[in-house]
Amino acid sequence: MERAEAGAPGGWPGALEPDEPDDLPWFHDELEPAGSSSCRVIVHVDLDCFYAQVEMISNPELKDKPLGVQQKYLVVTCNYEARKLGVKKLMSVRDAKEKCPQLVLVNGEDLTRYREMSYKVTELLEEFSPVVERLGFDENFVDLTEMVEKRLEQLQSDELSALTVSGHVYNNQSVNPRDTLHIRLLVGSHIAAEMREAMYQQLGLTGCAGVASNKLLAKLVSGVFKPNQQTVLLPESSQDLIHSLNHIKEIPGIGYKTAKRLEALGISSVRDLQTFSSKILEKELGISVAQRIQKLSFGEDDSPVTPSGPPQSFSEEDSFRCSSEVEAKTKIEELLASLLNRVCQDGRKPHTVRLVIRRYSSEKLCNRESRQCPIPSHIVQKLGAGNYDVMAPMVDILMKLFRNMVNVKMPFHLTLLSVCFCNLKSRNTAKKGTIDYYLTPSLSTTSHTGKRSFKMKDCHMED
DNA sequence: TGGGGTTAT
DNA sequence: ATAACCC
Repeated sequence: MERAEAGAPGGWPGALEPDEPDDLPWFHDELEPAGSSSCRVIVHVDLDCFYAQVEMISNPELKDKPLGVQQKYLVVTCNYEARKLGVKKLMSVRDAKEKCPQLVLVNGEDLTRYREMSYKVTELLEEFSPVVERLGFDENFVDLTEMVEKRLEQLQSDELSALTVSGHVYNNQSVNPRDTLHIRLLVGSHIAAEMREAMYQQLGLTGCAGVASNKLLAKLVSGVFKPNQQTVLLPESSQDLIHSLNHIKEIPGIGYKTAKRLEALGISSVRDLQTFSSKILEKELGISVAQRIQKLSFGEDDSPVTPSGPPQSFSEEDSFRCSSEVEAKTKIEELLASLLNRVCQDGRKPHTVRLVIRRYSSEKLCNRESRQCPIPSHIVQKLGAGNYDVMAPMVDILMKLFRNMVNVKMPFHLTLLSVCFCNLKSRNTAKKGTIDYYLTPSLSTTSHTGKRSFKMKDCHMED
C-alpha cells in the first residue's frame, strides 16, 4: 500500500513524459500522509556483550576481570574490562592473549544458557507489547506505536508540556514540545527506559536501546552511546545519522555480497548509493534488492516489526575435522542427542530433518551443503518422551543423508557437521472443521480408543 | 571466523 | 537446496 504503481497513470508530471529518463528514486517524492497516524515508534534493544554477561551472572567472580567467551580458537565476545585492554570481538585466542595476557577465557560453545536467557529477555519485552521481533540472541525490536498512543491519552496537558526525554537525544537536537512526533518519541524513550530497568531488576542484564520511527533507524541509533545507555532519534536528525556511517556495508541489510557488488559499481558511501541511478541499480541487483537498499540509504525502512514467536528451527552444529564415516556417525549421534532434548522441551514436533556439512577444500567462504527429508510419521509421534526409541532410526536417516552428500568410498575431509530440525508443528495445526482435523488421530473424538476409526458422525462441528 | 538463526528464490 | 541476510 506504500508503493505507488510504477506504471500507474498517476497525477505526477513525470508520468506524462515517459521518454524522460527518470533516475531519481521513485519513493523520494512519495507523499507522507503527514498525519502522525502513519508514524511508528520502534525501539531496538541490544544487550551489552551478551554471552559475557551471562557468564558473569553464572560466576560472579568473573565480574571484575577481563573476560572472553571462547568458541574453538576464537574469542567471540568479551566484557568491557577486556575491551579496555584491547580485546575485540571475533579475535583469535592467540591475538587476544597476546594483547591481554590476564584475559580469562570461558568456553561458550554450548549455547544452552545463552539461548534460555535470550528467550527470557524476549518474554519480558513481550509483556510490554506483544509485537517483539528477535534478531539473533541479543537483540529485539518492539513496536511501541500502540503503547505510546495509549499513554498519550492518559497524559494531562500539564504533564504533556513538562515531558522530558529519558536518555540521550541524537545530535543533542532540541525537542519541540508542540511537535507531535517529538512527543511520541519521548514517550517511547520512557518505555525504553522502563524496559531496560526491568531487564536489570528481573534478569540482571544491561543493554542499550534506540528509539526511532523505523527499525533501521532504531537499530542504528541504539549503538550511538554504548554500554548500558539509550538514545532517541528525532526525525530532523535522521540524515545526520545515516550519513554518520562511513561505508554502505554498515547499513543493516547490506551484507558482504551486496557491498562487494556495489563497490564494483563505484558505490562506497551512503551518499553514493542515495544518488546512484535507480534504473541501473535495479538492473544490477534486481528490482527487489535495489529498491530496498536504496530506500535504506535514505534511512527509510517500512518493514514491520514481525513477532518472532517460537523458533522455526532447532539446530546443533560443531566445527571439527572429520574424514571417516565413523567419526561422522559419532558426531551426528552427539548432535542428535542434544537436539532431541531441546525438541522435547519445546513441545512441538519437527516434521523435517536436515544434515549440513562443510567441506574442507578450497576455502570458499560459507560453502555448506545440505540434504533434508521428512521425518517418518511413526517416528514423529514417538518424539517427546522416549527419545531412546527414536535415536537409532534417526541416526539411520541422517547417515543416509550423509552418504547422499559424501561419497564415503572416496577420501573426504569435512570441517563441520550440523543437524537441524525444522517444519515444527504443534500437531494442533490441523484446524477444527477441516479434513485434516478429522484425520488426525490425537484430535479425533475417538482417538483415545487407540483405533484409527474416523467416524464423521462421532465428530461435532461446534465452534 | 563460531554456533547459531531468518527469509527469498 | 541454495543463497543471501542478521547476530
